[in-house]
Amino acid sequence: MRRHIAGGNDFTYRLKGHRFGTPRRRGKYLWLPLEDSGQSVLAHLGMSGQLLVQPNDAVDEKHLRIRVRFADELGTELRFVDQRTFGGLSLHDNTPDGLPDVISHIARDPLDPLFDDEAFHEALRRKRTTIKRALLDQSLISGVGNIYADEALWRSRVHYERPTAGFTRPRTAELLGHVRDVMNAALDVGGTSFDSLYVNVNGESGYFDRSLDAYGREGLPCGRCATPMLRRPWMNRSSYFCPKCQRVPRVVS
DNA sequence: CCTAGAACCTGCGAGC
DNA sequence: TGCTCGCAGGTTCTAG
Repeated sequence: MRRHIAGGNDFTYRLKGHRFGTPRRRGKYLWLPLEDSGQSVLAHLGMSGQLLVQPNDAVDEKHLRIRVRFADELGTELRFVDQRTFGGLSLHDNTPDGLPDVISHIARDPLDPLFDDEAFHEALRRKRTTIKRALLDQSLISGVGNIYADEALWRSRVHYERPTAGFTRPRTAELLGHVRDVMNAALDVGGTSFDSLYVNVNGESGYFDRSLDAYGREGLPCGRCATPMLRRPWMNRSSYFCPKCQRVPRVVS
C-alpha cells in the first residue's frame, strides 16, 4: 500500500464490489481496470514482489501483503506477496487513454508495435548521460532492467558507460535489435529466475538464467573471446561486461 | 532544467 | 554461534 497514499482501509473500501476488466501492462507496471469506474488497480513487483493466483484455502505466504477475494465460484484469490516491499498495489484514476495517471511518464517497451525507434535515438542524442543509465530510464524505454541491459550491451559490444550523445543511428538500431532479441528470448522461457522469488501467477520459474552471457558471470570466460568477465559496482548495483569486447570509452574532456 | 547518487526494505551468504 | 558486511531483479526523491 506504499503507493496508495490513503492506506489499506481506503483501498479495501474503494475496491469492494467492483469487477476487474482485462489486465494491461506498460513496462514493468501492470494494472487491472475497474469496470464502470474509470480507475485501475496498479501493480508493480519492485525487486521481490509476486502476484499469485492461489486457492482460497492455501496457507498464507510468509510475506503475504494483500489478498483480493472474489465473489465467483472459482475458489481462487489474488495475492500480492513481497519480501522487500519495493513493490505494491494502489488505486488510481485513468487518463483518457486508459493508463493509470501516475504512470503517464513510463515509455512504451521496445516490443510494443508503437515504440518509436527514431524518437528513442533522438532522446539518446539529446541526453548527457551514459548508455546503461539510458536503458534503465523507464521514461525513454521501458521494461529493461539491470539484467537485460547488461545482456543487450554485451551482445552489442558496447561498454555501459559509453556516452549516449555519440550514438549513431546504426548503433542505436543495432542496440535496439539486441534489446529486443534478449527480451524475446527471455520471454520464450518464462523470464529469469535466480530463486523462487521470481515466478509467474502460477508460481512457476523461468529459465533464462541458463542463457545469460553477461549478468552474474564475473570471472567466467566471455562467450565470444574467453576473456574473464568483470563486475563493477555501478549505481548501488552491478554491471557485468567483457573488458575486451566492450572497451571502456576514451574520456574526452 | 538536468544528472548523479541516496533512499526506500528484508533476507541471505560470506567472512571473521 | 553470532556478528557485520555486501549484495539482491526497481523506482523515486533530492541535492547540486
